[in-house]
Amino acid sequence: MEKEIYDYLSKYIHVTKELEEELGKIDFIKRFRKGTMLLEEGKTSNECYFIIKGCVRDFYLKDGEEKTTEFYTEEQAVVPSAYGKNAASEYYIECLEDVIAGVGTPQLETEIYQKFPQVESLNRALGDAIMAKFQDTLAEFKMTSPEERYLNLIKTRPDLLQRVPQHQIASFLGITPESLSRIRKRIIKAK
Amino acid sequence: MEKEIYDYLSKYIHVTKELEEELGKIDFIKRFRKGTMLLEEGKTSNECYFIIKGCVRDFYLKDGEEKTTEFYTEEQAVVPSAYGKNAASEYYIECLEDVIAGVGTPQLETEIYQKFPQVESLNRALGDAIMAKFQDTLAEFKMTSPEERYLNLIKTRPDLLQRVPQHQIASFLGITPESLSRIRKRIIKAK
DNA sequence: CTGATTCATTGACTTAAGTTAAGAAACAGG
DNA sequence: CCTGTTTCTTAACTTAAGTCAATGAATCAG
Repeated sequence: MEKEIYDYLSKYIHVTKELEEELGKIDFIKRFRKGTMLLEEGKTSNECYFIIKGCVRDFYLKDGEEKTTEFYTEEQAVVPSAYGKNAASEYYIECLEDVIAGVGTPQLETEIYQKFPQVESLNRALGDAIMAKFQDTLAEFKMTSPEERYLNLIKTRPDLLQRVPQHQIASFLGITPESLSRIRKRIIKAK
Repeated sequence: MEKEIYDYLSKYIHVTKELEEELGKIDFIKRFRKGTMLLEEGKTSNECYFIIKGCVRDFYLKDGEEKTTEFYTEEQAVVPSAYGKNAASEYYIECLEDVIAGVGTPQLETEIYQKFPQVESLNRALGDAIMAKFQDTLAEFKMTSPEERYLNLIKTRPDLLQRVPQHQIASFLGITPESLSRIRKRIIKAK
């Protein structure tokens, strides 16, 4: 099951025999059942995840309502804001499907980085890319209507619409389930 | 004028004599006149900025309209998404006031980090903090109404309302200038 | 299999944002 | 000081999102 990690790393760096062996030695691949909370509000976080298979979401509880703010699927990294910080998390992280993921801890990271500095460089570069994507997403949010955001989602992450309940998509788009339902109707009619 | 940089760094790390001298040697403080474009759409970016004095904004051009997505003021870092990446910028960065800023380049960063690794660690930590803030801001955007966002802005960055044109605040909040004007009226009436 | 819950849709209604247009106020440059 | 521009506000109107309530479909647990 480490194959996916190996494939992923290979896209960006040359995975040496030593690194491959090292990764094989460490037992950091875990499975989580659908419904598992990887993190809860108020708790601290000492784990980050690299999704090999499955789907995960972040959500806040606001006025008793669940507000979904992010979905993570195959080949995405889930790094809680509170990760390694001894700070209370403001949100939950829930497995929407059975999940297979690589699990990282600050200790494990330090260990790997010391032996394989190229992994740290890669991680930094990926972090920068994630940051740039956040900035883009925020800009998109400020500049577009809910309908445009939904159309954009269809283009960029069509898989989500198949595997995630619609009311969670709605709050991910920042609207109510009723509004999303009407937007879908409007789009179908327009075609 | 390096004093501000020194004061800022001191908040987070011990600034040794050597580091202080080194910073004094390098001439990386620059001034920019109000109206200067620090970066334009389509251009690449080899500079990042640390604002010592003044105010700067990011904006996109969409359908001929300027869409302001971020403001930066004293003690904030402006790191274009395209910084050091040889990629074309999707947005502009403009000085809204006369600006005094520390200017960083990838070369200068490498140089400093080699001599003073603690600066690199600090930078990484600050990067993480900025990332967490982005995530928060995006979540806030999805969960709140324009009016709530405006009220929140009054609390968190009251200075902006004094130094920045209102129509730029409006697009920063993701709404039209007319809407913001009405929101303000509503709030005043409610008091 | 069945009753209960969750989910998506729809309708009626309210509220607020977008749009267009116009005018007043503030500001900048010559 | 005057003039043209930018900025902000207001109004009338349109459009769409929020809210509340009801219904049917799908899903889940016992």
